[in-house]
Amino acid sequence: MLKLTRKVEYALIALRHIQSKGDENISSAKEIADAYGIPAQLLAKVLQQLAREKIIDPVQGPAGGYRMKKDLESINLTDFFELLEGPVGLMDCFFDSNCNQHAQCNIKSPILKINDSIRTLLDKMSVADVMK
Amino acid sequence: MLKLTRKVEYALIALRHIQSKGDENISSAKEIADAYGIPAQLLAKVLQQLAREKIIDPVQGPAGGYRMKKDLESINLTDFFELLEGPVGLMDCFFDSNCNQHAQCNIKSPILKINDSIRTLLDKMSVADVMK
DNA sequence: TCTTTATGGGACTTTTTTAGTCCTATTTAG
DNA sequence: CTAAATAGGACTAAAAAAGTCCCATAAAGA
Ligand code: FES
Ligand code: FES
Repeated sequence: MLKLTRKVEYALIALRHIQSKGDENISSAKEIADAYGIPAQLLAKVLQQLAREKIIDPVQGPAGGYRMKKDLESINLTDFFELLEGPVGLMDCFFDSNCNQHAQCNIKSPILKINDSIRTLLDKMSVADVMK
Repeated sequence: MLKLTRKVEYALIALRHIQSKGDENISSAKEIADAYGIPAQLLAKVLQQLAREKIIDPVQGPAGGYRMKKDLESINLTDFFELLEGPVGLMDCFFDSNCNQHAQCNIKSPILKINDSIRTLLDKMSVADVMK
């Protein structure tokens, strides 16, 4: 409950690693996986996703890998999480709205308040903030 | 990711219901389950847990049920969540510390910061706040 | 006193989500 | 040409969450 997924965790680890190597160097999925004990195939997918989202730039071929593309200051955590995991909300009701069974649910709007508070908090933090 | 569990959701629904009935009335698990379309057995367990935690008072026998015991103003959300679901943290590393595979993890302390922010937020809200 | 309806609670099963693997294609430096 | 990298679909395994089953105990009321 209220946990981050490994996907997000791996993405953050990788981004921090890539950033620490500087703009001139490029880091491969395998290199990062080995460095942190992350399953290589899984990390590969996460990096591919980050590349699709234009956060990192892929370089193919041997000696290939990824380098930073987007400024991490410009991505807030809500967007980052949603881009990796889809809609972020404490309950599914907020986006699905197929909550037929609880027609007279008495906590939807109250929970929405907590939800908004958390989103506001995450909105105010950038991915770069997490890496300071 | 970052979701509440149904257990918590059911607990909040039930507490709000019990509170709305006032101190003199008593609400049974079945009554609440029927009213909101919640599986009765499951709700029963949640209510039993709330009773063990002295949040509600059980009344046994026919015409039994539960009535409010603790003032909901006095329970903050962090405590409430943890009492139902155990430690709340974005990653297991914060309590387990058996994170052997990521010996050189580079995001532990940064994530801890987000975690603290969320906890602080939840600390400041009481269960009663959720029901306003 | 018996029956019925409630809570209490262990053990289990099912479902859903998350995590991880496998396999094949494409790109490209050397 | 080959080796090492990204790209990505399909699948399997593991873990977590949700729900069910079953029996025990309590007590109100006929
Ligand atoms: S359970 Fe869906 S709105 Fe409350
Ligand atoms: S993965 Fe456990 S501390 Fe980072």
